[in-house]
Amino acid sequence: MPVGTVATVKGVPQDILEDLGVQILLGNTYHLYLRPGVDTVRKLGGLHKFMAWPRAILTDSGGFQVFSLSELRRLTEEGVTFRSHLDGSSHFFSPESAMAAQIGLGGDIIMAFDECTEYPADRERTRASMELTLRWAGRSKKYFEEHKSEVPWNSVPSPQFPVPSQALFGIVQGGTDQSLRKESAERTIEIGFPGYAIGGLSVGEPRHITKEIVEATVEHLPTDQPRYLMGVGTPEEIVTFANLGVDMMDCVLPTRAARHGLLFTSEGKVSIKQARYAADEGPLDPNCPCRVCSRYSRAYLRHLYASNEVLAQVLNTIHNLSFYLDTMRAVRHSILLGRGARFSRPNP
RNA sequence: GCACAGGUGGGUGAGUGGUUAAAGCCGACAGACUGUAAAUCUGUUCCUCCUAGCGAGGUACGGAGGUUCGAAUCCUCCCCUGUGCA
Repeated sequence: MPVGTVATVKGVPQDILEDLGVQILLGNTYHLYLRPGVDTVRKLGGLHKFMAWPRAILTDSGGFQVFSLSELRRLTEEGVTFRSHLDGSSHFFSPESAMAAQIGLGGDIIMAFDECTEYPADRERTRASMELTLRWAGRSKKYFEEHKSEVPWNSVPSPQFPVPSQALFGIVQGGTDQSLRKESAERTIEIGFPGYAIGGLSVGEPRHITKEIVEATVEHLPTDQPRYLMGVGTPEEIVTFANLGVDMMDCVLPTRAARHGLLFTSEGKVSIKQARYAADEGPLDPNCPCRVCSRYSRAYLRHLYASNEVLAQVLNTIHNLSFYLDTMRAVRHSILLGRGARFSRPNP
């Protein structure tokens, strides 16, 4: 799932995202609440219509901002007070208000309001954070069940989601403690959601721990419901996690890295800003069928980057997303063939 | 020809007697980026040597000389650039 925090996947128009085969996008409640505002989006017919995106949307609850904006927030049992990173103004988020905002935005999948536990955190702190997330999960579900019919849905239904089909996913926390992960998973399942996310990872922990915790968490989640690993990963990692049983992932890495000149290819990472590509006539990735690789040279992409041209960001992002989406298509194909998740891709 | 202003490292531009191999910015080079406060951030950027260090030596602020314990900074002459006046 490409990340489109403020109702845009930075640098790439929606029609191209459709061409790339993107099925679902992420949006962020916190950012859209601040600007343009939930009411504005609601009045304009919801997020799908507002951003002209007919396919699925998942909105994150703002739970990650509890972590990433830690210097700008104050946390209590009731909720979190943020100081806006835009203008410093103060805003209160609770499970209830985060649900109200997400229902107002009108995404297809919305997320429970959680506390993304920081790394490192000791067991006591991790448990307290997990318990808070569990209480907030209960409150999120309660509010959602009572108010989901208020969805102001008048946007274009998608083939995958033909009717207003908002689903609230729970989020498992528990830091890097396997027993807490197990407990968090079981108690989140007890509350009951149509899908479950693994949160609190990719927050600075060593990557082998990420994998261990995913492994230790996934096994406690229902196999007949979506399992969503939040915030990962590299192309290699998403294959690994798919193999562990993860169904959905999102990550800013392909888009952010692209804007910073780091491109993922079948031959590994390419830092297109490097001088070695200045006269390189070849395609970025000779095995990639995307519109960037089939049209432009490495030398041109490097030139665009060095010249600080916006087209560099656009093309780089298109390629990285294309590479990620191809990777996941290959994984799905491989799974359908009964071979498990594989990184190998069909010949172009 | 005269009068002002000025010549600093790849560029621009601070610095006007001593922690100055010389700020900052740009450029160049390298690295980071994982539920987006990110078109961002970090490091390196005269040469040589080593025990690789807030190490040793060398060279450097248009040129040549001078003053001084010490000069990019002060003095003399010369060269060059810009502006104005002839």
